Amino acid sequence: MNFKILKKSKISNARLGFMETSHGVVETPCFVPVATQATVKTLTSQEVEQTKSQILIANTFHLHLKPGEKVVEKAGGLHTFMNWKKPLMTDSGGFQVFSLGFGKDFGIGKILKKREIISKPDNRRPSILRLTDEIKYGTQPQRIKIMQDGVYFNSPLDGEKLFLGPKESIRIQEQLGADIIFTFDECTSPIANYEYTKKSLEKTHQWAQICLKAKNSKQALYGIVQGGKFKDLRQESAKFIGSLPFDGFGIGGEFGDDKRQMPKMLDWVVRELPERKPRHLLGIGHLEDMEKIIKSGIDTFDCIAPTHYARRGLAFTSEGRLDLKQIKFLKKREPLDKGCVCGVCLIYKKDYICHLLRAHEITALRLLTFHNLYYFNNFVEEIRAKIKKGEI
RNA sequence: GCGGGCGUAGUCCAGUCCGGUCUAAGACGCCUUCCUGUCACGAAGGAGAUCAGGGGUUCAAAUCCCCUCGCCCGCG
Repeated sequence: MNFKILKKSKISNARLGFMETSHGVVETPCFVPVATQATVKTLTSQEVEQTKSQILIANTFHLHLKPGEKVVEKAGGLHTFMNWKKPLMTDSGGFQVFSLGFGKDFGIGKILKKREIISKPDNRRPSILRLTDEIKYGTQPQRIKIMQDGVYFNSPLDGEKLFLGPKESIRIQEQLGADIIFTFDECTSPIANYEYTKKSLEKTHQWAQICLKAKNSKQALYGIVQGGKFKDLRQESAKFIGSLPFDGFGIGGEFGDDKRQMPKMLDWVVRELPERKPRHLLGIGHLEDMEKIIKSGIDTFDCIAPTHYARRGLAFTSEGRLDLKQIKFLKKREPLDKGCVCGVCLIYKKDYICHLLRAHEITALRLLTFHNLYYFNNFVEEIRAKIKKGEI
């Protein structure tokens, strides 16, 4: 893979570039839609192309379980298997160490913002997470076991013990055959304490080196920076991972209790990473985050928001998130977004999509997924234009 | 007209036989919040009921009795 920087902003760390892969070029900054199980849920690959999507990210853990990397390899690799001719990434399974582990135990995601609400004494709502909850070094999640050389999962399919470590992840990712692959890491939880995060980081760093050695393909391998909300750990991680001969860098993990701290944390990391290599921010990318993270120097980023929320009946628009399930939209004979020229907004109206949602018709989810993806991609396209004009 | 059945939130319905634990349960729908390297159809809260109406029995009635109204079925 070849990464070229076309322009660097004079007023921020934003940059304009393109990544050349054997499956075509990705203009950056770029939003990466999530195709966990080798599909952007509800859409065909051709439809995804029509949403201005340039590259997708699939998941090693999920594809290993179903259908298994051998099936994909025999089909000729992920691109052929899912009939997607543009570039692809695969996530390593490192996020599942968190999401199926402590994430499940405490019912939390990688960005914490509920803590203040949950901890209110008058809040009678029973919650799994308490203000005092903290993950200390030495504790293990209930459902999985994090060992020195990898992680034991219980297969959600048949409960069978399943081991995934750096070598296994790279082997699977090689068989899947995406253009860009990631090192196997442990995504730490926002409630992990300093010692836990530090020890976890050491392991993630070891795994990164193992991944580097294990790789035996021409795929681009990104090393992942961890370190949680702790400045010295983030810097240490960025320095260490940045010093290794990766083709690019992923920035993973949590960003504290307050999302507003995220740009600051990204700055800690980006400053330590090699200028000429691409940076991917893992799993972050709500519309309100985009300009900030791009200004911090992020080139690509993936997020489930447009597709996930589409299946919850939500549309992203210039007026904010709209819950199209609400009965009031049955009376709105207008497109999801006034200014949107996506294939859905040109021909479908809110009343119809509202009706489909209320009738539990899956076409509603398809239409919203299409619109949301287009909206996100178009949003980033506009940011690219702003960088070009020197406005960002 | 006669005989039988039924009437409980917007909808479907549990509870009625054997009255008290019913300040009436559930499902769907509605409203709110939440869901950032995924989890199609999710999570958590909330609002909503003169138990058809009236009378009676009883310490106590959605529940038992009587009348009225409405709906359904059968017979004429």
